[in-house]
Amino acid sequence: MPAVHRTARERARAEVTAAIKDEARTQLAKVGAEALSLRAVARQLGMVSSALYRYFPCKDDLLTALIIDAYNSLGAAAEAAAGTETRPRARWRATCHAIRAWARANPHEYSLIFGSPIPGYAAPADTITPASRVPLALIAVVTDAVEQDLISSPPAALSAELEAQAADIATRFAPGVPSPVLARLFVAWSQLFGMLSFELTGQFTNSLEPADAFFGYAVDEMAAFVGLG
Amino acid sequence: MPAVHRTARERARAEVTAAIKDEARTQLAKVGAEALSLRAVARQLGMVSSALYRYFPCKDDLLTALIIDAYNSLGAAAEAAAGTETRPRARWRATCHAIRAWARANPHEYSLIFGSPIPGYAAPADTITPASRVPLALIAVVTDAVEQDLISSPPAALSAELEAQAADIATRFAPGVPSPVLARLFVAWSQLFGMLSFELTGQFTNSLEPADAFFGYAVDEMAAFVGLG
DNA sequence: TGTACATCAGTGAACGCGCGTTCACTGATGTAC
DNA sequence: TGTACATCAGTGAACGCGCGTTCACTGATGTAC
Repeated sequence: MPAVHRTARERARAEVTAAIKDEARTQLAKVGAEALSLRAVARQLGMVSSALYRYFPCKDDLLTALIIDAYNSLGAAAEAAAGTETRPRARWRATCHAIRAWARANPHEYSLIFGSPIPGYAAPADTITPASRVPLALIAVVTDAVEQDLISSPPAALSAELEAQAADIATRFAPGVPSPVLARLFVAWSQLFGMLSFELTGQFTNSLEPADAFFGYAVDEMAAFVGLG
Repeated sequence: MPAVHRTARERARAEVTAAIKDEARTQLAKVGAEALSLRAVARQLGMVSSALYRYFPCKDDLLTALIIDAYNSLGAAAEAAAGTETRPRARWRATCHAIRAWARANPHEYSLIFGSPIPGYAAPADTITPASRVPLALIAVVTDAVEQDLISSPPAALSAELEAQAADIATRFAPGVPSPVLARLFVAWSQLFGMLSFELTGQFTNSLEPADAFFGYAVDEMAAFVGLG
């Protein structure tokens, strides 16, 4: 619905909803997803806790909204970065660095979506589409590289099971991309997030910190590994 | 202290301490680290909650004990697997697969040490040694391979910062290992745990699941990437 | 344009709950002589 | 070997706390005629 046609009530509703989510994100940063408290959020906003129930029927719905927002925010950052470059390797680099920048700027949202699963919370189906934006952005880099013939010839063949899985993924999301390239892309994808998780949870303390140099190196090596020109 | 010389009291103390940790691990699996409750643990053990304070002065100390145990359990599994093989690539494979097996068998302990940081909890220094067992086990595979000349010649040079960091790590933990090999090992290390985190948090659902084939593939590719013969 | 009614945001009290931690105690186990 | 004292595991009641959620309510905003 266009903003012009919204009633004051609708406008207020959108604003308060946003304010609740913002405050919840702030709380998240302080106490983590599990300890997120509706009462604390309401308190900060100067509302009474029961008022939140006009906006979110229960705590899990608020969490779901935060998760979806986080995936979308990260996905948008990745897509935007991928759009700033044309050559495959430069696009890969830009996308990976944008993802890292987002993760470092929003560590608690990162851990909300990539950290420990919240016990008793089951992510609903609405999170699937936002969650796939980053993988799809990375796949797009490869797909475009294949179309422009800017990718080196596929490496060795895959096992039968992996070949079948990769071929299925290619059919659905990456038409034209050879299975071995796709398999390597998935290796690189998990490498990327492995590094980010390690950096954010402090596993690099006393070794590779600050991790900028290592991150840049790994991103380039993975681009070469995938075959991006 | 040898078990023979322990008094009944000391024996009982060790047993109850172990029982508390076991029950806490069970709770962990159900409700997660953040929601771990001393009262619930005591209840399950048929004790009164205040009795736990004879064993752990506060909740954080119990959490620390669980974290140390988890790191040691994982570290021991990795070291044992590395000891079953002699050729570098076979050792690498065995170690990686043992780490995965441990992670899948103990998903909540995995997420305790590699998942979201627990807000308000600061890991004390006693966790550092247990936490470094896995990285050291992986480094040992490479160090031994270098000694036996079973590693291919180092790839391209590193940036100045990364070279300095890698050289420093080599001096402290991996004498004789060329910096580029060490840098690639760290890439492989984060790749390994990135995959495990993705598998355990369900990011491979609808694509690479079951992840056995992909895991085996990635492990082999990373062994080649590091240069293990 | 004005009025009557419906919708909905926000209030404030209350529900039942479980939590971590403290404290004075009882009774069993260990130690010194 | 027996006794007196010290140590320590475990009890049970209590502390103060914050939580998610429900419910009947008030008053403002929106809608139909």
